[in-house]
Amino acid sequence: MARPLSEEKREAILTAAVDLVAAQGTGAPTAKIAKEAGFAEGTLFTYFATKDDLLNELFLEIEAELAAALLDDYPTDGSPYERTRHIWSRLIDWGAANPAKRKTIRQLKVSDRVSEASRCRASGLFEEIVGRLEGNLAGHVSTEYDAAYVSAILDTLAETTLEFIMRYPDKREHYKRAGFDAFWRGIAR
Amino acid sequence: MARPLSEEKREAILTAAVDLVAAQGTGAPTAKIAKEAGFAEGTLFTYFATKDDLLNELFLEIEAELAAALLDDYPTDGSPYERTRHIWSRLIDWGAANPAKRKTIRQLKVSDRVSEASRCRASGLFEEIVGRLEGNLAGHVSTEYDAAYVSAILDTLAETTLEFIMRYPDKREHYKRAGFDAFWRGIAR
Amino acid sequence: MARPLSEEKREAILTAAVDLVAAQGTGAPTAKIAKEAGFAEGTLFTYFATKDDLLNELFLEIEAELAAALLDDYPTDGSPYERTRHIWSRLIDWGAANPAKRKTIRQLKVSDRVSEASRCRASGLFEEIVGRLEGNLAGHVSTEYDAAYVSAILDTLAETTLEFIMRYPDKREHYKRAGFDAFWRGIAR
Amino acid sequence: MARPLSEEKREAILTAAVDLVAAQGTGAPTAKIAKEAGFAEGTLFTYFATKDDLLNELFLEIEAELAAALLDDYPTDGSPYERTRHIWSRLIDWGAANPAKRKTIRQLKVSDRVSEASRCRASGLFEEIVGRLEGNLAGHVSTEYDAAYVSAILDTLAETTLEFIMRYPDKREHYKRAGFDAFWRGIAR
DNA sequence: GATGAATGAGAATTCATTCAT
DNA sequence: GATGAATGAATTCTCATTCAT
Repeated sequence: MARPLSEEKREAILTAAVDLVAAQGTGAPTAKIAKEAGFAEGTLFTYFATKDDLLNELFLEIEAELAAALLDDYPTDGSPYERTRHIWSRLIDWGAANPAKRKTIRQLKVSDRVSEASRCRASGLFEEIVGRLEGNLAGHVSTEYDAAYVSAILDTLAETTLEFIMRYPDKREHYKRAGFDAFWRGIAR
Repeated sequence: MARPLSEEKREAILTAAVDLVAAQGTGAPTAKIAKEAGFAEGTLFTYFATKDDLLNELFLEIEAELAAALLDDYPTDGSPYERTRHIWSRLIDWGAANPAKRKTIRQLKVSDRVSEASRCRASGLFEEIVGRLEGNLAGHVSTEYDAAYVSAILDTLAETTLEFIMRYPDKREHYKRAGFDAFWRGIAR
Repeated sequence: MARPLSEEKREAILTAAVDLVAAQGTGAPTAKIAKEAGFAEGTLFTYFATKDDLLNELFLEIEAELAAALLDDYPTDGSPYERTRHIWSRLIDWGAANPAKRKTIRQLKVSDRVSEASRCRASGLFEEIVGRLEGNLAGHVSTEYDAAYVSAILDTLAETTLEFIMRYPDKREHYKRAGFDAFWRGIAR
Repeated sequence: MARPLSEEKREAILTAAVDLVAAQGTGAPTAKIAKEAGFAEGTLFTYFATKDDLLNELFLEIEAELAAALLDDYPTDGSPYERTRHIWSRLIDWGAANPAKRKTIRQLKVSDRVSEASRCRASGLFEEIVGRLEGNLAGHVSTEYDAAYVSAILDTLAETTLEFIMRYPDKREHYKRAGFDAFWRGIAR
């Protein structure tokens, strides 16, 4: 059996970790995470051998969730513009709906506790998305931009756009559109 | 005065802090920072009352340096495009030349140890730049984009571009140009 | 429960604290206290959240023990003189038997680490004794002396008497009697 | 020259020490004491080789001042009762006028930083007073009480009385009289 | 499997003292 | 003689991890 322990409890710990890492960074104590999850300190270590393991799995879990969200309900039949917009839309919607997870990812991305291996695996999770993006943009993007760079730009513009959306929630649709416009025009041939 | 508090030593501590915070995050021990700077543990605290003070001052110091770098040698006579490009160019050059400082800023930006007050003061340091940017782009930018958002996009694109430059140093000029193009086209009317 | 917090261990820490605070004052290191109690440094803090908590609880614990000792085996049927003497006798006996606790109490009483709240609660522990003293002395004491002042005099004379007893153990009974005589005569109408 | 350094500055440091030791105990930092006295940290150590020296000299200085105060204006011609009362009166007056010094003495008396030697020398300062007390009381005191014990009782009753005077300043004369009455009657034959 | 007490290696400070200026 | 920066040992407290129950 791959995972004999209760998946439910494992998730409870990861959920608690999201909140605490978002608020306090990777320095958040395992004891607090365990308590927030409703467990005793020691229990955390039956689900994650070390704190670093927890942090790395947390990272991968959120990245996987995000990757899945981006492709959910993907309009295979849509135009390249529509398909690209769909990914952007999901990016913004998921980010707006999960501010703590976004904050946690930002913390983890700058932490040396997340291993190179984890970062690689996380990259892998987005391979399909990058591939689709590449396909969608084939006729639109300038030759200056390779797929990885385009993806990174999309991601970073979404991040910035989300910051403005969090600051001015009333202008959510405005920034969502403006952000995508900047992307679409920016990379255009 | 016996020995005056030397600005030189203060800078030595900040310099050591840059390296260690870049590598280990805000959790880097003050003892290590002091030792790296060539001082005894206690000496750090004659220059910075608390670790939080050190972190906040470090943040402001780097931000101030960056802000100054962006306007250095600013081509007042240039065209709006040239002036904007100049800021972009400085952003990329400073970033490429100071990877540890960039990493440190990223660490500090996600840390709750950097106070709201420090963040405000840091914002203030970029006011003039944002103002000039706004002036430069007056005739170019789409009405969708307010000055703050434009500045944030410029900054985030530079950050992303720098990541690619660090990864592929050979393609520095390529990415530098491509990144600016994306910006200039992206926000265009 | 894994291992329950044991009252026994808590007492061991308090006992160690008595010895060290008596000898070194409230500056006695928690590490030494823990080691003297037979524990690792950190263990102390699972029983007392902070050193101040330890000190305050130590204070209250000793005061409670003393208060209990004074009323132990109290001769309800005795004459007022006998009953008052009984309290004096207990005071002296407890003090002579517990020199370290006496020393510790003296240290704690002059320390600003013992809170006003703790002092109040300690006062409360002696309320019954003060009340009984007042009743016992009703027919004997001069109107000059209120109950609180009488109690304070009894206490301070006992303290002084104990110092002489410690210095000249052979004369214990002599000083014990002489001290009480001074009290009884001193406050007489 | 016995003391080549400025006596004035030495006194300034001792005065500052009184306030700080009264408030914070012997743990009061030398740096704070120096600053309160108007000097730099290091200057303190040209007047007192170590903190322990400062503490011991502080102790002796205050004890000497008190001893002198008790005999000031001593009524050589008065009756034994009057002469004894005079000492009591001085004790109370000095104590009421110098609460910080009293508090400091209490701190120092329980501190292991005041050496046995200092305690002996302090005792010596009161020898004359004890002698006079003995003479005064020759015809009055019960044989139960040796001179040292009588002196200690006088001192401790004064201390207790002063506490009540500080708490109820309106009743100063009442407690001052009542305290002495308790002493005088208490030790009487 | 769950619990949480026990552990001890750090971590940030503090502070008496020294000594270059 | 005065100054106060420099020092590093000592202190309180935290926390990941272990393991007896």
